[in-house]
Amino acid sequence: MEKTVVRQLMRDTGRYVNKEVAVSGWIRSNRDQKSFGFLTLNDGTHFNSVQVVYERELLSNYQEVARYRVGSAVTVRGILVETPEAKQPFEIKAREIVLEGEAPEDYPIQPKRHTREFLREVAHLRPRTNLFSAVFRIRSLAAFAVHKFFQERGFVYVHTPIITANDAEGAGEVFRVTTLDPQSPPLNDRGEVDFTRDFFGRKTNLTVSGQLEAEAFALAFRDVYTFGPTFRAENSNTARHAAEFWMIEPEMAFADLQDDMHLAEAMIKHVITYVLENAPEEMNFCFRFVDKELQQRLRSIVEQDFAHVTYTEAVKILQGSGERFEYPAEWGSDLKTEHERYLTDKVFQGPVFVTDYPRDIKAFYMRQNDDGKTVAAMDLLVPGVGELIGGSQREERIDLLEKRMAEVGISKEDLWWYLELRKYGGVKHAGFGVGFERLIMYLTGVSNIRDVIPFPRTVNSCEF
RNA sequence: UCCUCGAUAGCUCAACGGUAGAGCAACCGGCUGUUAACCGGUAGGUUGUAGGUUCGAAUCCUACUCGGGGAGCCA
Repeated sequence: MEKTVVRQLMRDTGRYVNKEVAVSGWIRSNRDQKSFGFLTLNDGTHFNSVQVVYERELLSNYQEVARYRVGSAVTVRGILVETPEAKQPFEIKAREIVLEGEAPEDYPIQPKRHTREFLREVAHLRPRTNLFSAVFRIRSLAAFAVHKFFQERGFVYVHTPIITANDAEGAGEVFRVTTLDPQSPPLNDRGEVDFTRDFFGRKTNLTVSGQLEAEAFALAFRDVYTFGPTFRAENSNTARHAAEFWMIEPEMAFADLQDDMHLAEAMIKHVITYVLENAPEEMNFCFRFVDKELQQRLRSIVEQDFAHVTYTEAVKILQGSGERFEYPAEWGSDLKTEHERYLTDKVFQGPVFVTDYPRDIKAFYMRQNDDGKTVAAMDLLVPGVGELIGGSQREERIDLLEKRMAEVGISKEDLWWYLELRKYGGVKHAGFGVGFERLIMYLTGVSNIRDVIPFPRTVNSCEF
């Protein structure tokens, strides 16, 4: 008979009541008694599992079924019956249970609470747990929601290069890409590694941002976005950093910093709303078992307007707060984690855009403000995660851009094409970058980035 | 990279100078509706690695590896 999946049974139970169904899945728990027993079966198509009842007198292999361990794969054929009195809406009374794949007794996932640290060591098996089943389905839906948001607004999806020769942006340490023999690389006259003999004829690395290339496409398509993997070789060991992560980078021509912030706010709200509507079981699990305040927090994000404050005002608020910070806030220095937390948790109690940072602590491409001291930059700070979005209006005035590049030591030759975007029909434009994993952390309440990436890559860790 | 805490049975932890213990999982048995099932029993450990102190080290000291929390950098 034709197999069905649990998602169909859950969504359209009425069609299957008192009829024979066949499902295949993995055993989450098995409780046998003298003449009957219960399997909890999860087939991956729905967050919830189905309960299978098996009886000695109906199954020829009752003895074997009673010993099927957690983690084993089976196919069950039986009658779907409603169980209005019980925890689950329906169950399957088995007529036949076939073992598809045995799980030996050393299967590491037990029907009990495990620590996240342990489950990271078995990252190939952890998607079979409730938490990771929820997190990774939410991740999938959130990715789709991102595309839906931009596509519905006419943004063009650009695949910016993964391998690039551009490491001048200053976004972080890069991973070198090379085919040279590390034991004996070719050397030039000065005894240095001769990268002109490397695969691309020059020094190359994995991308740390698709922004510069996205700007080129924005100045052709007007509204574009990238969404892809990004690599940073920073030796940072925190719950919020990974060496490989996914970044969303929209870029809009004929747009200023205000347009940029409107877009960012609308995007965050859209993704939250979409996931709440399309992953109710998964989100409810997060509300109940991951973070008790998550539901309230997400609801207030969707309903409220995000707060805005300039960097200069923020520093004044921090200085006048009476709060004792480890490092006092000072104009000209970047906000510390403790400052960001105070702003999001105490002052604004929600997401806040901090704008117009001192130009010396921001990237060279950000548009200089008329005060000569600040740039048209914005960071979106959110409770729990910190910096979720960083963006800016880009410097479109070629003379100011060249001057700034000279000041910070970036050669005009390397970024000749970036400068030509200003030379030929350059217009004001703006964009931002969102750390996709940080968005997932924010959505789920999961506090470590390693637990929202299927197989995380961090310093000293590249298993799987 | 810095500060700090930790690493003991498959998992979560206890023992804190005198030679290793519990709960869960596993295995065997019992139980006519369980759903973190329950009840009884069995088995399971050169205490992260390498040195050192000591009559004696899971316990004290040093280094290293890995992990948690915090910081810096950022998304």
